[in-house]
Amino acid sequence: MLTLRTINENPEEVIRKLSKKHFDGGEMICQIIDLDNTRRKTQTHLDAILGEINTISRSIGRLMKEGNEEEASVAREKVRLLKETSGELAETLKEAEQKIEALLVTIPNLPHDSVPAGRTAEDNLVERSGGEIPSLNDDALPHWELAKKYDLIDFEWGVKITGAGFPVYKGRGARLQRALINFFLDSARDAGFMEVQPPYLVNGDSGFATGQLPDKEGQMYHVGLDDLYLIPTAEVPVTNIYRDVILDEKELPIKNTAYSACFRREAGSYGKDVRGLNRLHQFDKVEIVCIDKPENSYERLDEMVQYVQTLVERLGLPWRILRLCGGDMSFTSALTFDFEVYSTAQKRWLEVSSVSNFESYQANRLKCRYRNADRKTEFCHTLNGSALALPRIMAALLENNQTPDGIRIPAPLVPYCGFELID
RNA sequence: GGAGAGAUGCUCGAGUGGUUGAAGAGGCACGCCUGGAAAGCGUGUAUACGCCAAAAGUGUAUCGCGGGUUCGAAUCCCGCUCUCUCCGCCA
Repeated sequence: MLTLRTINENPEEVIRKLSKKHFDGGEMICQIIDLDNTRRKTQTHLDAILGEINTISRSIGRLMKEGNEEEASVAREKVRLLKETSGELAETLKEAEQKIEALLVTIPNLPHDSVPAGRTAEDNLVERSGGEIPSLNDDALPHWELAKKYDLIDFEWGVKITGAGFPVYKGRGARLQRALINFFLDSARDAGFMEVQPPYLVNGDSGFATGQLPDKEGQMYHVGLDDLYLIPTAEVPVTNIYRDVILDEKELPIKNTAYSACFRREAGSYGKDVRGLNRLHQFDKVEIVCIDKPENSYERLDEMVQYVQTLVERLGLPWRILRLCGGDMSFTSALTFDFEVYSTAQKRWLEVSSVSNFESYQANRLKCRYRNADRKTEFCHTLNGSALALPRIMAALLENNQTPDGIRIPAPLVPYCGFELID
């Protein structure tokens, strides 16, 4: 969430930037500033009274020791009166703080100046692109047909076991999945990321800190008996490692990577976009998470984007990078680049990665700080990106690499799966 | 799942109602000492919020979390969470 300082220092700019995300924050910002004034005034008053109570209480201790019972009981009465006032003030203060918090969590992050104006995915800017879109025969098949033809994925098994959106990979399909995971993890390690294996269930505090709660509560699976959430992305557990932490400057940048299964309810999704592997309730993803000093975070973002680009290039997929417009960005992001690969048989671009800088928005919720050169604490900037999400990569690989002889496996993956062709 | 013990600062650890934000030790940082280092000596070493133009300073809160008793709580009472030990069960 935004810091009170940001809002207080330049409310007009905050409102202007929010409007780029098509968020009308004028009224809320005014309310917050009013509430904050109340909060400060109340605290000043309250602290003075509590101070007085403390002083008198100490004097009572002294008087008791001296045996001066009379003066002690006068002081006691004084404290009693002060406590009535302090109780009311404490109530006012708490109320103001809660209202501020309630408003703050509903305000999205401010977009970076380089974010293009726009409302929908149509308005995203193509940053750059590469790879070649192969020309396939007219009888080229979409990946769900290929999966059946070569016996790689069984959607029906998944439906029986669990429900729609939970495919079962089998045989060479399963091996290809495993190969992709290992390829992505090894590549990330070579690029300087430390691998971690996080839990797949998280508590409510973690969900709140990375921004899934309260706004996206309905998108996560919830285990009611234990009040835990299935992770929608490894971003949640991996970023939460750094919740309530003050990092030393020397520890930065932190660069972590994690493979995890991801679970999303995808409530409200339907239609042909969800066919096959296009949208699933459970899927695999390798995530990269960075934490750095504010002045370095955009350099870090570039590095992450560059890294993801090498992955799609090495897989030989036609790709493009989009700079998301204000209207298409996530709630918590300041700047996001999406990666898409072209699915030749479906004749459409598929999103396979989203790389974002959250600046201090997440860090403020996480209370993730670092000690700067002046030994002062300051919020870190957090970033993350998919590197990469498997299902659509799998879809694109199957479709783009189909030949009359079978499906060719890109060279970098061959050592990982142990076969060159699916036939 | 059953029984017991515990949770204090960067770490260890003292502290059962009254200047205790917290003894002591270690670590770390800086300084002195040294040709350099070690040892030794000295100083410093939590976070958040408020006041102050700002620094200096100062006030408040925080000893797992939340409530309560009291003029006053790390210390007493209640609830919760977590950790450890033993037993049981188990991949």
